[in-house]
Amino acid sequence: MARDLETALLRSFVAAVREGSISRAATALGQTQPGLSQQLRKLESIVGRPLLHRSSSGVSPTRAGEELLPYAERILSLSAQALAETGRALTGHCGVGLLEDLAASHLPQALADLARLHPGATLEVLSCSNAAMREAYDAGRVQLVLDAVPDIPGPPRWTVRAPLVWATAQGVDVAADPLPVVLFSNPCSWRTSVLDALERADRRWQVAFESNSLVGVLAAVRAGLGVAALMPANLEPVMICRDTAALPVLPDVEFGLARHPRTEGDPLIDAVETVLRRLV
Amino acid sequence: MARDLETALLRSFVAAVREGSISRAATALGQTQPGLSQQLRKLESIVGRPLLHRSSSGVSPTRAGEELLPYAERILSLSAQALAETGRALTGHCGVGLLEDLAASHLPQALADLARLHPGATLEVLSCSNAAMREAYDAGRVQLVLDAVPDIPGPPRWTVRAPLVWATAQGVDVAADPLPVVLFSNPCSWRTSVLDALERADRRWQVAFESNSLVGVLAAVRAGLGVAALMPANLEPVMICRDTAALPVLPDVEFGLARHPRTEGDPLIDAVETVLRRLV
DNA sequence: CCTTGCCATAAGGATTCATTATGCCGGCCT
DNA sequence: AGGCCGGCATAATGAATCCTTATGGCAAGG
Repeated sequence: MARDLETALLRSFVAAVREGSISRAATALGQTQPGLSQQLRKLESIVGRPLLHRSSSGVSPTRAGEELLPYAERILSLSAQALAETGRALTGHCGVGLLEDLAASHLPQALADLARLHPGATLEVLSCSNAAMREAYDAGRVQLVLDAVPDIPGPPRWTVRAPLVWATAQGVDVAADPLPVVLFSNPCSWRTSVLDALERADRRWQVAFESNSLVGVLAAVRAGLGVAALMPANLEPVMICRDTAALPVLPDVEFGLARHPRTEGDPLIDAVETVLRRLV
Repeated sequence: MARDLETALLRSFVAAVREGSISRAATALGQTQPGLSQQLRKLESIVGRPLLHRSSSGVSPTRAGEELLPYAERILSLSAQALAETGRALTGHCGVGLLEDLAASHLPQALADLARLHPGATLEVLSCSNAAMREAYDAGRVQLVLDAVPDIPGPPRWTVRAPLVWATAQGVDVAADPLPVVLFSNPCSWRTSVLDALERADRRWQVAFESNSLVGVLAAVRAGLGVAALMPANLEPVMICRDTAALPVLPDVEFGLARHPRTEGDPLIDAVETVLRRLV
């Protein structure tokens, strides 16, 4: 039966056509001119047709050569693609728990981009109460949780500090005594540190509004009910309090990533962790 | 740089996956089991991933192997297609002149079928007067002319005899004296031989109708204006005169093919000539 | 426990491949 | 018109590859 079209021969053929010369193609491929000449003759014997017109000014493809060229390029392209991609696509499932502030950021979009690169993988982003998150983590339904360090359900693999800013609406008297504050109602680990900062500054405060969702907190701040300590990425610029003397400096919030112990060595979880680490 | 995915190795891989066994794949490919084993190891070293789970009951593809398999099959398929088709597609242009009787036959359809197999080729079928055909032939616009031998514009490369039959309508008195005949008005080389046949049979005749087109002649015959000598393939069965004693036996018409001298070695013209020769 | 079937490795011989050396040819420049 | 240059082809040779045979290990089944 007919022999194979060997990829090495096709590569030599494509190079000869491109360079218009066996000598130049040999140079380009790091071989000798007689070696290329022999390869091309071998290819012609396999195909059973002359593929190149040869002259003292070089080579040009025959009609059969022109017909073979697209095949050759396609085969070489598939070969390269197969080499580049085989065994490198991620598969499996990953549940990611994110603090709602983070869920409102660009992180989910970045995770969606990752998912698009690896169609065999599924990513799920959860944002719920600490108690529910801990339960999902313990049950293995989420493998990664990114939250303030005291709230994560396992030891942090790494931590990252992020700034908080006071958020307020136009017209709110930030020097009011006591200071009306808007808080997350869920146990929120940075709530304690924010209130401690107020107390260290001898600012008396009162709870003006509580909500268990970022949307609710933002709505209350927009309505002028009080001030809140939030991440700047989640705020419209006008909501950021510019009066740096009126309110105490806020401590950074320290985020940490908890990774479920049974995911060691899972390349998908590795990739997701890498994305989270880069983008927080 | 990464080495090529050699088609021989891919073929071994595909066979091993299909057979579920390196030993059986080796047998199928006409090689030895250690040889196949080494080829597969070589492929794995090129790809940089294990491609097969090996056990004492045979092999199965790993996930990387499953990812490579479609590439391998595609590459091998393209290779086979390239081998089968390179240098075998016809291109160019061919003008074919046909006697109208032949143009009304299945020949044009056969030529259309040929054109479909070779999209790079164009075929043009002409059917016009002998004078116009000769002019087109001399000018190189038609390369092949199939007509009665005396009418072709060059020496015939081959000839073929075809029978003629008397065509008549129901109710026409074929013993009438003189016999009304319907004729082609263009110089028609078999017109002379037909009239000669009538005269040798001592049958007097008169021209009842002349036309320069087959459609006109057929219409006149259908209308009962007279009889005509035509090829049976162009007639409805009821038009063929069954009264074999009433009219003289018609001589065969001898068709010949003229091929323009400058088309020697043209594979498209060769192919068209082959079709014409096979189907007349 | 033995047999069978399968894969892997080692060793060796045959084949292939790419090199170097060299020749031939056509085009260009002097 | 002759010489030079660039290009392709062939011959010879040595190195590398490849496929074989021989053989071993392992697991499953009888």
